[in-house]
Amino acid sequence: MQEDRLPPRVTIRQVAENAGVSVSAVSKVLRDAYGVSASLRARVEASIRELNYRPLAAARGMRGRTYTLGLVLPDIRNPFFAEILDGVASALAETQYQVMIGITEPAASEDAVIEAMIDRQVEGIILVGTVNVEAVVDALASRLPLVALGFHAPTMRTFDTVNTDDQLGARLAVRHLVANGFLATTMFSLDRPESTIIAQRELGYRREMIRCGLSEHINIVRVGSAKAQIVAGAKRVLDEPVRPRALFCWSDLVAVEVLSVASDMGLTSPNDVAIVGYDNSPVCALAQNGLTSVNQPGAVLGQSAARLLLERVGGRVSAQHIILQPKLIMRASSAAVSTCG
Amino acid sequence: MQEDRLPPRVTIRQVAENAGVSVSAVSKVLRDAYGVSASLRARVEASIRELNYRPLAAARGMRGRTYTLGLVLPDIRNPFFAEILDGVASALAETQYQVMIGITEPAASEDAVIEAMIDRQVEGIILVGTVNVEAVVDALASRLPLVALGFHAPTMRTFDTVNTDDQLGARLAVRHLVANGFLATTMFSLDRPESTIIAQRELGYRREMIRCGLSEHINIVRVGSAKAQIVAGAKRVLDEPVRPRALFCWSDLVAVEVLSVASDMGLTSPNDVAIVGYDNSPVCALAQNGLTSVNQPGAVLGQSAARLLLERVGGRVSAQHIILQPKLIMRASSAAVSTCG
DNA sequence: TTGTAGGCGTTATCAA
DNA sequence: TTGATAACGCCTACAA
Repeated sequence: MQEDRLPPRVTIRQVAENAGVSVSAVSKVLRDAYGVSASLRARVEASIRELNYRPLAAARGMRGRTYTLGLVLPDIRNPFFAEILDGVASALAETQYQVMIGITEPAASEDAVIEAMIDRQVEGIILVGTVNVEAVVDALASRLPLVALGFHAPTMRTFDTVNTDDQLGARLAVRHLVANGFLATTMFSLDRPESTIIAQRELGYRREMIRCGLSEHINIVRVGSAKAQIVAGAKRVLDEPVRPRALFCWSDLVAVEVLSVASDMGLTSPNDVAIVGYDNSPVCALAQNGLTSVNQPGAVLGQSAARLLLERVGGRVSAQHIILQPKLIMRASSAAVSTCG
Repeated sequence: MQEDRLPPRVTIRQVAENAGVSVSAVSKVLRDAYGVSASLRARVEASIRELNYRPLAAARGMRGRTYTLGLVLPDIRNPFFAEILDGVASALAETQYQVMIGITEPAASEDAVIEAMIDRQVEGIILVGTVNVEAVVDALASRLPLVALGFHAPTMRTFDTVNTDDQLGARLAVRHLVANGFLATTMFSLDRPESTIIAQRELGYRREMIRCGLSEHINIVRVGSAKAQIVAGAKRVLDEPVRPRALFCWSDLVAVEVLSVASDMGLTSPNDVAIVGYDNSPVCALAQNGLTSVNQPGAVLGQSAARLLLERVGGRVSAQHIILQPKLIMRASSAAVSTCG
């Protein structure tokens, strides 16, 4: 530690002395509390500016407030999460709240990140794509205000959820592929049984395939999220004796890998295999990908989650479960082909 | 606030009572301080486990220690920063330290993020790709231990730096292009004059072009980091009366956009225009990109920065400036073409 | 409307 | 080797 060599921090006491008022007066101004005259407020604010005073978070924490909210993200590499972060940050911009970001992959476990945040007294927490089950999230929600984003739990009362309609997203993808003549669609899914998101997308895929009279073509391939697994899985699927006519991928990151593997195998999209991704991330629009994808309004999701969390921190105890609508964005990778079947 | 409905936190006092020892004894065990007998330590540790005690960060902060380090990242969308984060996290995994992540784009200014971290008493800070100038970083470093990653300041004594040799990286790119017969290389650079990284890359580009006797082909196009600007810039460059034979892009994110624009214009790489990126991010390896790129060891950079910061927090005051070597990873986008000139 | 005083949980000094 | 206790900066009853 070399704290002693640093300029000591300006305290509320010095602000008060400098302004010729009491400490509590300054505190009230800081917290917008009742019973402060305009002239006193002006004097205090001038003093704060003059001394460049900033409240110490730890001292506030000792009294219960930290003005900090936690945002737990699973994977910094997926640009979809960047949009969520943007949404959260924009919703908090007008408030006194700061967001504390925690990334769970690959160095830290989600639980460790959450506990570290609780140690730092975040006043509430947004869990994005949690790997925990309902009961665990429920227990956590009893400890502090909580919003789960990307986690379907419509019956839970202890926390709020924000999602897109993942079942519908999958249905849109299948419907689109069928409309363009691609009947034998395989779903390239994620090997994480506890994900309610994935479960909903798989359900939507199955249901829409059945609705279209394509039950005999239903085929779900579940693969882990590591790059090597994705590549191996893609090779396997594209090498099958009867190659699927289309692939519906649970994420754009998977879809672009599939495009790459297909290209390496001398296959082109959509001529040899049509491809649809999920998230509509920036890579989809690149000409070399031209990837049809299910769009999720990431920024709106993040904004909504932050708004709900602020409400909960403010005292709301009833649950809210928001479901936004996904939208299919069509591009070349699934365009109708004249000679398809 | 609904704190009052929550189970009150286990304090060090309860741990002490439960173990039948004094508060200071527990504190000493927690901090690995001198003068603790093995038996006392054992009793305390058992009590801690039994009550599931965790120290409150705010209370520690009141006494000066927070065991928290700040990591300021400019842009969550660039996967290169994810590698840095991995490196930092892995270097801190063995320690008591937690990393507090702050993202500056687009919602918050870098200064605001830094101040928020100081309010929370981070014991040190890693600045990645700061937009501040030397004097500002210097002033900040006088307030707390600081390591700048992606910022060339070899003469500064108040903080450490960790970089790759960006001048060399650019030279490698040019040398490779020239060796493969691409002589008229334009550099697609970033419109941010204060970036020492960019300055070094531009310098390397210039010097190597001169060394190869290609001074008359030197051409640097500077474009902002927004997608629209990149696309417009790429169109402009590729539409020039005499199109450059190759493009050296300051970042992979720019390079893949350039590939996209080229494709839209009916140009292919490397036949019509060779392309080299920077960072060797995961997108480079995709077959549809096949992007030659300058590799930076992101995880090692992050690890080194974290190690240096821990040393500074531990009391080191002399400066260290680490420079790692970049490496060119060759792929299709700059492969030699028989009919080139 | 303004001021006083006590306490939040931890660390570190000093005494036993 | 252990334990008692005074801070740290802020918030908030309560008093004036």
